[in-house]
Amino acid sequence: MNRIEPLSADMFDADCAHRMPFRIGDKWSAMIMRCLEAGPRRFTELKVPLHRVSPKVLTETLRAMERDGWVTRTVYDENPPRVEYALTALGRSLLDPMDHLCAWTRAHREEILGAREEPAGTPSVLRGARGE
Amino acid sequence: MNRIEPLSADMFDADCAHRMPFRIGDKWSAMIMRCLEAGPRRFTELKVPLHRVSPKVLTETLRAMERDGWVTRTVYDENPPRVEYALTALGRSLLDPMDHLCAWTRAHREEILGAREEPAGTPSVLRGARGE
DNA sequence: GGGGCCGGTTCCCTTGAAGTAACCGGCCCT
DNA sequence: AGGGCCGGTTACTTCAAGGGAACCGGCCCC
Repeated sequence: MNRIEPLSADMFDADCAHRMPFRIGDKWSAMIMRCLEAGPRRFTELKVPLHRVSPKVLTETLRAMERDGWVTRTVYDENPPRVEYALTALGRSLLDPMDHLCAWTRAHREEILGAREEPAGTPSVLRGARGE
Repeated sequence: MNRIEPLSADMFDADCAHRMPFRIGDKWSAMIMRCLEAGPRRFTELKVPLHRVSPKVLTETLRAMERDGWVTRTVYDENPPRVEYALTALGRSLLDPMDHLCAWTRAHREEILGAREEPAGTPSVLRGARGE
């Protein structure tokens, strides 16, 4: 088995992840999927890029993903304990629509950010249309 | 302007909309987008397929979508008042990734529903791996 | 025996999204 | 004068997701 790159701590900065108007599963699922994209990861390994996730929430999320058939949980009977999470085929197939979402977000980034910056009181279009 | 089909009251049954593991914007945004796909709609018209939405939430959602540049709100100065909501080009471009999501959901429907039905206590895979 | 690593669990609290119910103003019609 | 249509608004409540802090058991090492 060839070496797998460690996950970078700033994998999810306030960019693609933040303010993305989409959501896959719950708050952390999409990020976890990206973490598992390159290969199986263990619990503590996942905590690195997911700075702000508490172990409770991470467990909950992983359990939900397991229940939905997106990931597998493999316990190795070693010491200290080792648990690995990996994408299933179903989970992996989900990366495809996710990529489309990311592509859309990347393509319309400026437009999205711009829309929110417009002068607060931008009036709704109003038309006198009596004789329409 | 040619006639536009009225929205069916059972447009969103417990199928594509319900239990879909994706979310576009907030709870109702994706459904609203589908409602606007064929052309502009007015407030009361939107309420028909969105059975359970309260006027408050519908207003909130539409305002948020307007703020994000997904829809326009056009007030016609008539009586009784008429307000029409329509997709912007940006909003319309969002339908494309949404279609991918829907296609994925349709393709993996059985698999998704199946995963949750498995015997509750399905054990995690466990491997003795001392000599790995 | 004290501390650390690992993969969690438990309890409690906060937050924000969403739901419920009631009401509103303008104008038309009867 | 009363009622209805339209597109909302306002105030109150509910509920689940998420976050924080603390603790746990097993085994190893010092």
